[in-house]
Amino acid sequence: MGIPRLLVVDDDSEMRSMLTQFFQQNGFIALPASSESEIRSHLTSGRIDLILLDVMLGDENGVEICARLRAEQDVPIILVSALSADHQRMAGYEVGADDYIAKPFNPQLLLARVRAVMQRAQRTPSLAYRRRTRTFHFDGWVFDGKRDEVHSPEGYLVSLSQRETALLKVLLANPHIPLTRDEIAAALDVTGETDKPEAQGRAIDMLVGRLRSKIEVNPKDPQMLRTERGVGYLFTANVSVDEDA
Amino acid sequence: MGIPRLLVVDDDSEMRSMLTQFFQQNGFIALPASSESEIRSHLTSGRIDLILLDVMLGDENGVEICARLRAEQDVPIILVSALSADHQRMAGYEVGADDYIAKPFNPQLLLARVRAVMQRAQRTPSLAYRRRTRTFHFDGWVFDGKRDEVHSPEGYLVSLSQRETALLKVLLANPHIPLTRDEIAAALDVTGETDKPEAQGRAIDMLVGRLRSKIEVNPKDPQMLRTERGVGYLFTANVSVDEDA
DNA sequence: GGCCAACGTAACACGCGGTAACAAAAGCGG
DNA sequence: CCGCTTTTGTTACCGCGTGTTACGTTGGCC
Repeated sequence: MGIPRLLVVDDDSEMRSMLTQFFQQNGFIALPASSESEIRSHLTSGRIDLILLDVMLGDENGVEICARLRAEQDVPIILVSALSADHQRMAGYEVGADDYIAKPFNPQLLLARVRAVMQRAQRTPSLAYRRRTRTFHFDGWVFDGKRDEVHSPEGYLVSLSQRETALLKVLLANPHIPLTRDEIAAALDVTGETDKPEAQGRAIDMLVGRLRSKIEVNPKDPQMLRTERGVGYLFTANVSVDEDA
Repeated sequence: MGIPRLLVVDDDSEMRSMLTQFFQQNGFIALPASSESEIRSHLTSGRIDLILLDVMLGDENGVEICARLRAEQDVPIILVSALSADHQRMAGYEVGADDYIAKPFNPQLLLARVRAVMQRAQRTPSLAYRRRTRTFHFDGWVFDGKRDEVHSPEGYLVSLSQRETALLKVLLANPHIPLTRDEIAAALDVTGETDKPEAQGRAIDMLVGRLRSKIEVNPKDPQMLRTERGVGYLFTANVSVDEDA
C-alpha cells in the first residue's frame, strides 16, 4: 500500500500545520486542506487513504461535508471536533464517519484511531464504509454497534449501560493493544481536555469491573478483558466485524 | 537448511545497519527492511527464516503487522521494542510473536533467542506457526504457554504468578544454558535499561525460590532449576515443544 | 577446621488492583 | 418541583504479588 496518504482538513491554519507535521513525523504523507472544494480536488487528483475532517469549518459544516462525500465515495473519514457534546458524536457516526474524536486530543490516541480505521479499510477495500451499521463478533459474543446490549454466546441478551457500551467500543477498536487508564478515559470522554493530567480516581477500574461482571464467564478470572498490572487493561479476543446489515 | 536468512525490520537506519552487520558477523544472511510492504516483498521474493520486527515503526505498528503476517504466513517473528512497558510484551505474545525482546538488548541474548526460535521452527517445519498455541513439555510437566499455570506429571494443576510464568518462559527458551541473574532480569523486565548496571537486589533469587517451591519435587534439592554457584541459574530439563494443539 | 562469600528463605513492607458500600448525578414520571 | 430509580464516581478495605531485609546455611578455599 506504500506510504499512507492523509488529508488534514481544518480551517485553523495553526492546527492544520501542527497536525500535518505530526503525521509527517509519524510516517504519513499529510496534505492540508481547509474547504470542501479543496478536499474534492485532492480526491480527484490523487489517492487519499483517509480524511481527518474538522467539524467546525467556519462557514462550512464538517458533518454535512462528510455526509455528502460518503454519498459518493468510500474514502474513510474521521471527524474531529472541539464540541464536547456527546450527541454530536453520535451524529457523526450516523452520517457515516468511521470514527469521531474530540479536540484537544491525545496525539497517540489519534494515531491509534487513524491506524485502526485504515486497517479496517484495507481489509475490506471496496464495499466497506457505505453502510454504517457494523456488527462486532468476539468470542461468541455479538454486539450490534449501536444498542446498549450484547448477545452472549448462548444467545442471552445482556444489557449494558451507556458507559459500559462506550468502553466496549474502545476495546473492540483496540484488541490486543494494552490501554492505559488515561487512554481509556480520553477515549470515553469526548469532552477530554488533554491539559488534564490530573488523576481521575478509580472510575475506570469500576467501569471495567462492571463490564466484566456482565460479559465474563468468571469475572474473577477474566479471559477477554485482562488486567495488565501497573499498566492498564488489554482486550484479548479476536474481533471480527460485519459490515453490511 | 543452509545459511539462515533473517529479515531485520526497523525504521531507524542506524539500528538497522547495526543489527544486520551484527548478524552477518554471526553467520546469518541479514536483510534490512523498514515497512510492512518491504517485508511482504521480501517474503514473496525469497526464503525468510525469521523476522526481527521492531514494534515502533513510525507510522506502522509492529504488533499489528505481526498479527497480520501471522494470519497469513508461518514465518517466525521476534518482536523488538524500546517500550519499557511489560504489557507490550504480553501483547506481543498473544498476537503470535515467537519471542519478544527489549531494546537496548544484550546482543548475546538476542542471538540466543533468535537461534532458539529458529531451532523450534526447524524441528516442526511445515505445519508450525499457524496456530499460536504452543505447549511445552519438560520432565513430565506441561505448560500451555499462555495461562499462568502448569500441569504436574501427576496431573495436578499448579498455578503460577505472572512473574513466575515469565521466568519459566525464559528458562524454557534457554535450557541447558547457564543464565546470570542480570540476564534473567533483563529478559523479564522489558524495562531493562542496559545502562543500569546497578545491583537489583535478590529479587531473582526469591523468584527462583518461589518457582522451585512450586515445580520441584524437593525444593531443597532442585533437579530442574539448578543453581550455578557464583554464576546464576541453569535449567536442566529436556524441553520439547508441541506446535498446533 | 575456620573463614567468607554466595545462596535459601522467612518475615516484612509496599503498591496495585478488585470490590463493597456509599455518595453524587442523571433520568423519569408524576 | 419532588421523590424514586438507575447509572456513575469515590472512598475504604483487603488480598495478592513482588521486592527487601535479615539471618541461617552451604560450600569452596586456605
